[in-house]
Amino acid sequence: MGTATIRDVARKAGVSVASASRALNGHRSVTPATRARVADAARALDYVPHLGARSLSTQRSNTLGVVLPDLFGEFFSEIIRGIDYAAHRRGLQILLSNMHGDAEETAAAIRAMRGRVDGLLVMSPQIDAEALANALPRGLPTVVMGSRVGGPRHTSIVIDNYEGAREAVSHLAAQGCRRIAHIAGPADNADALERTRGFRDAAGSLLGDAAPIVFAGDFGEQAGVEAAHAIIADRTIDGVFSANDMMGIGCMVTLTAAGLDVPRDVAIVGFDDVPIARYVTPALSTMGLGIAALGGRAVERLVESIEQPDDTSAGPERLVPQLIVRGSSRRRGTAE
Amino acid sequence: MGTATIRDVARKAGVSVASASRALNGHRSVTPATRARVADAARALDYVPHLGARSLSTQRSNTLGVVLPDLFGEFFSEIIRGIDYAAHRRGLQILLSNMHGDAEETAAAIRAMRGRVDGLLVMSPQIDAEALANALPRGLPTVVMGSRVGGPRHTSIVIDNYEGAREAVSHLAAQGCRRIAHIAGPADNADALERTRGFRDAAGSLLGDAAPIVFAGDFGEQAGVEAAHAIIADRTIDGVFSANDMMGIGCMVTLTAAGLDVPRDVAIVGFDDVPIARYVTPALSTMGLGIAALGGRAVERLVESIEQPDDTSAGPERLVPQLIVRGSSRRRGTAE
DNA sequence: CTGTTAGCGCTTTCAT
DNA sequence: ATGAAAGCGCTAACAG
Repeated sequence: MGTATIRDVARKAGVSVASASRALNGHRSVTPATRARVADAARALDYVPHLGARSLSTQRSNTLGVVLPDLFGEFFSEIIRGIDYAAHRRGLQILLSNMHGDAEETAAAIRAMRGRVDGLLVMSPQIDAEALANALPRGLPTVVMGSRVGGPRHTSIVIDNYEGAREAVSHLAAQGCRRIAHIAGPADNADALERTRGFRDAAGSLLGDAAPIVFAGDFGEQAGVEAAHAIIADRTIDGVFSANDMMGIGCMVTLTAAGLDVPRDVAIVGFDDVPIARYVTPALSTMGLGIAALGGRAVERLVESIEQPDDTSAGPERLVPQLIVRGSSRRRGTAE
Repeated sequence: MGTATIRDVARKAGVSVASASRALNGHRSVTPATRARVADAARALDYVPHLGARSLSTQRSNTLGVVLPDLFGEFFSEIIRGIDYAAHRRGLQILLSNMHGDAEETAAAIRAMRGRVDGLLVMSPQIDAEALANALPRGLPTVVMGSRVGGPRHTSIVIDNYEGAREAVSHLAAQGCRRIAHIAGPADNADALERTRGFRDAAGSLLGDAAPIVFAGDFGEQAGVEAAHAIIADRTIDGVFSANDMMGIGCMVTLTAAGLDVPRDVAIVGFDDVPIARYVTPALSTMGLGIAALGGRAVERLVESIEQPDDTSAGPERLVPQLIVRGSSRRRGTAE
């Protein structure tokens, strides 16, 4: 039946449920004889422990809750891969909630994890940090990727989008770009806003461009395509810093199709280093986050936090994106 | 504290836990007055129901267990996306177990879902169908993607890899390829074996090639690179059917880098239609599965099976991959 | 070493 | 309409 309970096992083995439980869980204080009889009974009944019941009793679920926003495929799979791998090697399961909606829905998703997880991994760039902090269960160990949150059991890993953006622009300038445009991300996305801010500052200080060109975007490929049309019409832009890779790719493809040469006519740098970036022609230069590594690191911190309930130290961790130079922006024989 | 229980709420509202429960769950037999008092108490205490406890009591977790093999990123994210989307709109959560190991580990992962999920979604190509069938919990509604399994509560969605392979080869032949090679997948992967079988049969019947060339592979990009070297050395091969897209891409890139023209010198068709296929140059022709759709369909069937415990009908469902012609194999002005 | 007894937090008869 | 009590399946004191 597959539905045998520990009581059935105990009965069949002729012992109490307590002994059965001990035997099954490998407690030392069980006579080899009983242990064997319980094991036999369990096997005979095809017994599988009911983990839900066990968690209720032990206050431990060996499960990590993961709440992610509606991510683009590449980014999503990478971060999940990192999380999953790290969790898996620690014998932890993943309860996943991918968000397609607003802040309220996110809050609901977080609540729905109550009593089913030992800790929470949240990534929610579009929700403002304060709303997020309020939605987080007070007592539950949580690691937020993206926004910076504080609180007793809550910590965060933040990406230094501002610095990354500055470095991207600086690289383009070093490649000889004199007029650099930016394709921005969603207006309600914290990461995107920081990247845009970094761009503006860098364009100002490096190129003396007080009012640099910024195209609106939404992280989707199509936004890059549209920016490309504007760039083609403009004829003066010779560099593009895109707030993420997909828009950069859309832009590059369109530029190339129109007969422009990337990087000679227009050099392009993206952000994220999604796997696709390496496969387009030319390969896309980008600010690499080590997405999978980020997910894995988040799990590590979460596990630490779960295992040391009193350790209140551990401030936010800062991740600085690394410039990865590829064909889309390499004009001179830059080694890397 | 975020740790208030229903008892706390009941006490604060001055009612019994039973009434609190009824009020919280919107049962009709509760006086508006009590309902309000309970609601107030809950809000004041920041009460969040403990879903683990609720499932134990109701025998319902509103959670779907998902067990996947170690998939390549693109494929993985697509299938999860499909599953997640379908589950999400039904208010179901996903308990994820990504497998990195062998059959025994897969069986363990499946067992670990006991008592935490209402149904199981399993994809496990490398494990043989029989072992898989044995590992599945008897009573739990399950949908297997890939292998064909039977049993009372178990059903499956299978991909017609054989037909897909035949169609790919047929297309290459129609494009004028006379000597078509195949890059095979892992020897322990059921899907891969079927694709290879389809290739052999088609090569035999369409080209009269009794001993067609088959390169060993493992679904990784590098295997495609190696096959490409052999193809370059061979000088007679003018068509390639790769058992998946990534190997096809690795092959194509290497061929192109060596100065060969794809599709003129060598035409290539892959399998899966991962998102990257559209972004390489030329874009990769492939046998499209509608990966996300597959995941979504699997959820649908699983939900049906969960909600109709007695409906034993529903045999395996067959999915036929569709040929998607792109630049890597279009030699003549084929419309599509 | 083993059995008895309480729970974990919630839902649900069964009375009242 | 409400409360008392039983129970979901398991673990963990506490005695013996």
